[in-house]
Amino acid sequence: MENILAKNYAPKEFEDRLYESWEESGAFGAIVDQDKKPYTIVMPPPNITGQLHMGHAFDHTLQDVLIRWKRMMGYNALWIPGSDHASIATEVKVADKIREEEGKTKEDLGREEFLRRAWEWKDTYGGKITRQIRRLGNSCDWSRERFTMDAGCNAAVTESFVRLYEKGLIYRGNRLINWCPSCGTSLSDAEVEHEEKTGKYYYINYPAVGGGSGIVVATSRPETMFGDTAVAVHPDDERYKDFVGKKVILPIVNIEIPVIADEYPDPEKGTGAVKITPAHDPNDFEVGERHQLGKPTCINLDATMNALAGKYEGLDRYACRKALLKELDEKGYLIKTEDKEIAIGACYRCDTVIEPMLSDQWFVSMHELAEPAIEKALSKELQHIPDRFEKTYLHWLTNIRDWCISRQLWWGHRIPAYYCQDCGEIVVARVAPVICPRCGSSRIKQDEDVLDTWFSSALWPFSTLGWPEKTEDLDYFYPTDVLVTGYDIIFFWVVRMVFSGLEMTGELPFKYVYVHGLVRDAEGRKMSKSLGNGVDPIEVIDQYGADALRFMLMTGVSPGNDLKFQIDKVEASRNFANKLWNASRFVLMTLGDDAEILAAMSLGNLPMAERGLLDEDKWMLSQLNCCVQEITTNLEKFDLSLAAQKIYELIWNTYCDWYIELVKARLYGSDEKDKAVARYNLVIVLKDMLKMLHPFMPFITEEIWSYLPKAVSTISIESNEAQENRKIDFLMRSQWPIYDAALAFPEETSKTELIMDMIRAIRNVRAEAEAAPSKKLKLMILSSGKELAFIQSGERHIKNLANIIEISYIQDKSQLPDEVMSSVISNVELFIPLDDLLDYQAEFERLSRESNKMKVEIQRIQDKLANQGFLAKAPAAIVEEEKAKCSNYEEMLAKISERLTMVGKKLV
RNA sequence: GGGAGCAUAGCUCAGCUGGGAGAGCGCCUGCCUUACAAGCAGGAUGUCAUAGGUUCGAUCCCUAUUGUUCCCACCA
Repeated sequence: MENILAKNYAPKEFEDRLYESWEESGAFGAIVDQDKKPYTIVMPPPNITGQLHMGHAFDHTLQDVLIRWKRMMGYNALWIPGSDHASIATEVKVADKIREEEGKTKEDLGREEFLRRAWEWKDTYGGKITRQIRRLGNSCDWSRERFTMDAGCNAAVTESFVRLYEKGLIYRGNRLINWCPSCGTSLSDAEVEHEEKTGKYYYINYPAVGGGSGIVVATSRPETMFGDTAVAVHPDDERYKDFVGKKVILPIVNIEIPVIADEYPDPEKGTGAVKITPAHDPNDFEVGERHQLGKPTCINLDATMNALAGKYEGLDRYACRKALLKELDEKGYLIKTEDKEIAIGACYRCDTVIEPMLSDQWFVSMHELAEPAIEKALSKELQHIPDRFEKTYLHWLTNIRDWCISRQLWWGHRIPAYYCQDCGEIVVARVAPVICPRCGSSRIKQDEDVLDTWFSSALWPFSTLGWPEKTEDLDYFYPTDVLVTGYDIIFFWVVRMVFSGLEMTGELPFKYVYVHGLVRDAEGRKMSKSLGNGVDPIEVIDQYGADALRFMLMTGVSPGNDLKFQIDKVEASRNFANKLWNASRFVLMTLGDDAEILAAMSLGNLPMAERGLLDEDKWMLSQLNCCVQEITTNLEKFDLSLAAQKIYELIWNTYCDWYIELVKARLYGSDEKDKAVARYNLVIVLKDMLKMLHPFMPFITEEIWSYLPKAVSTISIESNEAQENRKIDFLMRSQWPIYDAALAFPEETSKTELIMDMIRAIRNVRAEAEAAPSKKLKLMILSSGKELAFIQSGERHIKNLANIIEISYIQDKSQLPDEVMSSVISNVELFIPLDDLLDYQAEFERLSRESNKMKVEIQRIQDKLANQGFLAKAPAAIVEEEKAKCSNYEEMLAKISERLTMVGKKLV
């Protein structure tokens, strides 16, 4: 019995084994083949900082479903895995580790040693993550695995930097940047998180030079006053007209600063007068530029005050604020204090409040690069799914400012800029210069800084395929097809890949951006380390299997929306897997011995009409066929959740609940021909269902597939003789089912569905009458015409599934015994004699409910049909449909009423 | 300050271009029926946030309102 599945569904026993055999056999690999169409996805590279979280599981499952489906559709599907060095995040982690374990700072170790430690970290955690990715079942091509700091990516980064520099799109400038005092580096605008907080406005008087009333300015950051170079007022502000051109005194330090007129101050806000601190505020910086003011810095890189602050030198900026306010208050300069909501920028890595700081940094000039990226979205060459995210994308690009790309860190791509120590010449080059091209000096030093980690991520779709080399892979697999990512990194990553791709390769890096939501905990909170509410996907896999986790993540979600992680849902998915497992076990058990299997499978060689399929077989086939079409369409539209729902219903509700039950009698019967047909159809339907479920639940489907008799994988249900011509292989490499118009069987479908309706009606009556399920009942049927013929051909199903021992047909109700329960479905009346079991009161109530339900429906339709507008304007087909329904319901109501009257009489 | 999403059964959510409201979980009743109790059969439950509008017809389209979540933003 080696071809029968184990008794219990135990994913642990096969998931890892299957993954290994897939990987070893090269099933994940894509080889350039000009005869096949490529389908490419690059995996958003997880950071090497930690481990896989639920968000990765979600993101990866979406991609794996697409990749596995496209692969089965005959595409040359390539999914490139990799990981990201995550410059700042990793550097912080490594530095923390060194501090905790050795009590040393990174400066203690020095750059070289620190980088050695960072690489160690990468080897440890990078490896851990790739193992976790494997456990999810991701079918990525490991032979192409990349790292953002491997040789190829390094070359791409250098090439990209040099090209942009040569085009004048990268420049070095002394500008105001976001400085994180804790991480000790500059940050891009995207890396600053803004938060509204309750702060205070301080009104401070700046006395006029030579006495008289001064000017009161309002500020939320009094400690920056040491860097003030002016007080600005609006030119039209009458209150301050006389001050313009004169000077006021900066309190405490007693420095005279000018009062200037500028459009920037809003007379309606605060006092209408603004202190100008060009070195610590972006707006003030611009005012300073317009008026040629100095830009003195008063805060150090570690957020302490510098010498400009006089006696406050060395104090932390907030400690200084506190002390300064006290002194200002004591000396009468502090006029008043006011509560106010203030937007504060914080570092996205360490949450420290950002300090705007004047600094020499490298920038990417954005406007020229953003333009084509905007156009591609407007022209729909780049499509967002769902499309509302296009707004986010466009908003960011149209309001973009130059991108600060240099970071005062060690872990990352060192900037390919070289400075001559003698003449100060700056050389940006692909290869480090040996001598200065201007003065010939050999005293050349490379820039100490590294690049923003997102600079290399921006190149990911093509750097992973070999760019800047003109590789075969790049030529064939690029541009990629779809990028799958969360909405939280559209700014960081998506926009930058788009403009980088357009600039470097002249092409969009992908056609579609599939944007998904975040995985939240059961209460809807973001999963985070600090809350401790994160659920480890690996633990879930250990307990329920990867298939259950994947299926849970793929169902009940709509594109772009967040997903709450609930273990109940994982359990439900696991139960579904178990259901499929058992159904498959049943099918395999009933297949018989080799000769019987062969006999059954040989039916596949016959034309459809000669296979001896019965009504229920054809019904099942047409259900399957509809599903093939629907699921394929859903996947094409990126409605993965709907596709998953459809296959779930097909397997559980259609195949397990009905088809297997309908077919059991034949399997247990003695008619060998009948049995063979049932076996044949059961297994070929199972085969196609496994295929359609495979992208969602790759492990269990592959495992079951491996137990199917060899003969099964080579036969086809397609109506023609064009059958799959291939040897048995992995399910993951099999061909996706194709919709076949010849597999629609409307006659057999309505026949089977009538029988099913009758079975449901009988079960209902039985339950209402509280007749034991084991009690065999008799059934009398009053019907005529087409329905009568249908019923007669389905008698055995009614007997088997509704536990009926005898069916008789009557011409009119005079033939009925007294004690009988009844049910009506269109043009069929069912009567079940119940003798002692009949409870007239309950029967009366049940019929009343039925009757009322019917009346409501009829009323609704009649209202509709009485509406002249409806008759005149609604499509004819709809009107006809409504009319047909109405007469059907009316007939049913008449029959129910008749019964009701009879039962009513008994009650009296 | 600007923008977006969400509001549907007790809970979590589906509902594809407007034409009789769905699933899972939970709940009630009855079942260990030879694939499956991780199961089977039957059942109950919704002014589809509110108010208008468009339409023959609105959970679906438009407007406003309320509640809620999120994103963006250099206004002291």
